[in-house]
Amino acid sequence: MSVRHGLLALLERGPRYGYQLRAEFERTTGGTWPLNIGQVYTTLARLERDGLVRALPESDGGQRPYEITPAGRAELALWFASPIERGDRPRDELAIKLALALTTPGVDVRSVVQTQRTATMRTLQELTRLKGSDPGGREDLAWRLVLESMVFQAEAEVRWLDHCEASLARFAAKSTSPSPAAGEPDHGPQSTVPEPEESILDEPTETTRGTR
Amino acid sequence: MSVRHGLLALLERGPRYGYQLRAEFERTTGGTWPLNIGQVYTTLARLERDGLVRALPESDGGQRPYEITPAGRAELALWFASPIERGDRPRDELAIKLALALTTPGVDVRSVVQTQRTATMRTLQELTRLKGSDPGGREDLAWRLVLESMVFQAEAEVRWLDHCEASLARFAAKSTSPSPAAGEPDHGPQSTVPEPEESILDEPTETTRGTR
DNA sequence: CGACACATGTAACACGTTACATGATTTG
DNA sequence: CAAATCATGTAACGTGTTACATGTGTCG
Repeated sequence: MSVRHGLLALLERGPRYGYQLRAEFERTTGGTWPLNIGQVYTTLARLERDGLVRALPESDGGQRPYEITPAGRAELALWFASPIERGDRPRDELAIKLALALTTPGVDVRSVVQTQRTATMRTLQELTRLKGSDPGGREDLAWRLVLESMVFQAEAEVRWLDHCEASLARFAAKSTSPSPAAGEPDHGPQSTVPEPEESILDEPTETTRGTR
Repeated sequence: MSVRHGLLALLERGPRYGYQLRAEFERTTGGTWPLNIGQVYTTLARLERDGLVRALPESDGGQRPYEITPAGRAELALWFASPIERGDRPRDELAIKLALALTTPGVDVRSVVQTQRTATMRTLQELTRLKGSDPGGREDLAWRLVLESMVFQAEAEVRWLDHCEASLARFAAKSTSPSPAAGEPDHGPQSTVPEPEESILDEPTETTRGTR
């Protein structure tokens, strides 16, 4: 719902038409997130259908501006007032990938981790490079924060990858013979067996963090 | 593309049918990400259409298992071998929200930040609570890492929010009194989550890794 | 029997992306 | 004039979600 609400927020500043909205959206995020123009129009159509915006008469230049309605303002206020919940976010593809890599035969998890780490570090360098020219205007503040958001996320990813590597090493050290024989090709029909495996005690290491 | 490749990875272990795939997917991620069953079937249909999986004869119980094809194995290997690029990920709704809040009239950015911070901290506590029961099996390793991935992301988010608040304060101070105060107290009102404000790029020891 | 878990599917919709078609205006 | 930019839209597809329809098997 980010684009939907984003357009609504831009219309709160005053009537805008499609092309203008895209330009303004990309400008406040510093061009980091290019916005598809087709989606602007379809989203505007849906917003109008839902009564959150209203089309204004077409101007001479062929522009078709929209304005926000009271219902739209209410919706926008609600968006700003309520936090974004964890469940609303998409699945993290990287986490899925690593979790599945762990139990997929013939996959070198360590190299998956390393490959990702290299790529993310490259991204990180690119981001810090972008952060170079940086005056202190209010609009620049916006896209600088957006950039830094990506930096923080990327840094967290690298830390997590390092943590994964450490966990993998610890696990490998614990099971001296990596003999669990990967997946069992066996499986009678209709057995969704939970497959209860051995449970080794895990010594609590530095994994107790930031809960306060 | 996460579900598509996820199912492919599960099928690499051996033939599975739809229901089994969902159960297995949710199990390896610890039920953190419930997988819609309808999507499993449509995704399987698309995978079959693309020649990455092949349907096996229906068993007695009415199950319709699929097996991975060589093309599917190739695709999967490619997935594991290539990093997930930044551009492939969706726009961060929170960053958009804050960037737009900055230039939208009548929006109290500080309270938006605070609301989100509270919500994320609650999520963080919930996550660490979930991490309680934790044996050291290989499958448990997977979902523990998934959980910790979310923890790392949430921590990064809180740090970023604190950083935003500090930036806002700095900006407000600059606007009200045009004379830039040189030595301002760096951090915002509260920093419950420790860890660096500095980028890990500043630490030369870390950056030299992984570039093989 | 009836409720529930298992199992497969379809339909409809929201959102996002890419590509294409169509004009108007500006500019080299 | 030709090309680029501005501006609006449509079509098709992928992905994800929700809801519904349809069966079978099991168990109290």
